[in-house]
Amino acid sequence: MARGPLPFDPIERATELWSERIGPPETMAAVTSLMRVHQIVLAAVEPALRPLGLTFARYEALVLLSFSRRGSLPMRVMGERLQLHPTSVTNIVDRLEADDLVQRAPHPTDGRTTLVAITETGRGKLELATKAVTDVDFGLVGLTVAQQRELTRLLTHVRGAAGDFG
Amino acid sequence: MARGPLPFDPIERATELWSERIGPPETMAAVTSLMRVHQIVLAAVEPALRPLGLTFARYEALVLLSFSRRGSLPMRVMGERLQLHPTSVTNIVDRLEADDLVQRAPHPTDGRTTLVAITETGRGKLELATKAVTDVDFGLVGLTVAQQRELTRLLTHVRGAAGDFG
DNA sequence: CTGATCTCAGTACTACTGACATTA
DNA sequence: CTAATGTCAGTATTACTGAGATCA
Repeated sequence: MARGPLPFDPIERATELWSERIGPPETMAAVTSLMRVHQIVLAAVEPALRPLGLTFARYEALVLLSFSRRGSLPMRVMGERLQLHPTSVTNIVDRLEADDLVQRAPHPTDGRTTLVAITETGRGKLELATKAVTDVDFGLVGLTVAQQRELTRLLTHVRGAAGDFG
Repeated sequence: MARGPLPFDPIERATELWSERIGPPETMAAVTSLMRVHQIVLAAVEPALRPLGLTFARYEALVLLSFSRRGSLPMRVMGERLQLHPTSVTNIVDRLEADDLVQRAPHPTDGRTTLVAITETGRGKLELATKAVTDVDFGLVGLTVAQQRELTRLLTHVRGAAGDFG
């Protein structure tokens, strides 16, 4: 990544030029801001998790498993919930399993399905990781709780319109 | 990526469980929503740009150059504005130059600096690319213009607090 | 000499395609 | 036989580290 703050807001400047030369700038401004905040969040969260040997994607997988009723889910369901490509699920579970944070097991009745279960080691690591990411506020600084709720509300509109759920 | 819509909102469910077991869920909910909308935007924009041989990162670089006064910027400044690692700038400019969309030139007075200029071919490609991404609304569906502005406003708070500008 | 700019080699991570084995 | 599930090999993209060349 690159260095310190600019003396002006580059997205604001781009918004003006886009408006003059191209058209309504609102969507571009929102998307550009979104991409940048995504970078900010990752820049805070990834270093917080690195000492634990986790990436954010692997952390999300552990959270998902820990929130499941039996502590285990089929690979396919993990991909569905986390919106991951099947081969990415394989990759992420491979790495988690290599660190003994999850364990693969055959499905009791469906021989095609592989269940992934979080281990006790995994639950311990998850607790440390959750402390690490909440200690840096997930990188989402500068917002009140009410503003965080409003942000979630707006993003949920997008997810709904994009067919994420419902 | 994975398939169709879930019958419920997985982030809403995660919010409830996080609240019961871990603590205030607002930040987690906002960040998880953000990561997901980031996926949605890329899932719309990347396929729109692929026929043109562009990624979103390369598209952003072209926009930046086209908005500059002389149509050219030093590599370092590109990295600063786009928040890219120096080696990522090298990589992206390499690819754009291979397609004759930009051209490297030595800086007239500072021998360390390399200027990157958008070519006429680059401007033509950029026009097509802008039409492609705006035709799919950058993937940011389901929001009114007022909501897009509100989203930008909230994200700008985060960028400011993270030291992006100012 | 110090510091800035850029490049190169190599690694890590995730996304994706296509092919394939296994099983419902 | 058809469809679903998961894996493997290989490719693409970007982020990052460390080293090094060039120049102010």
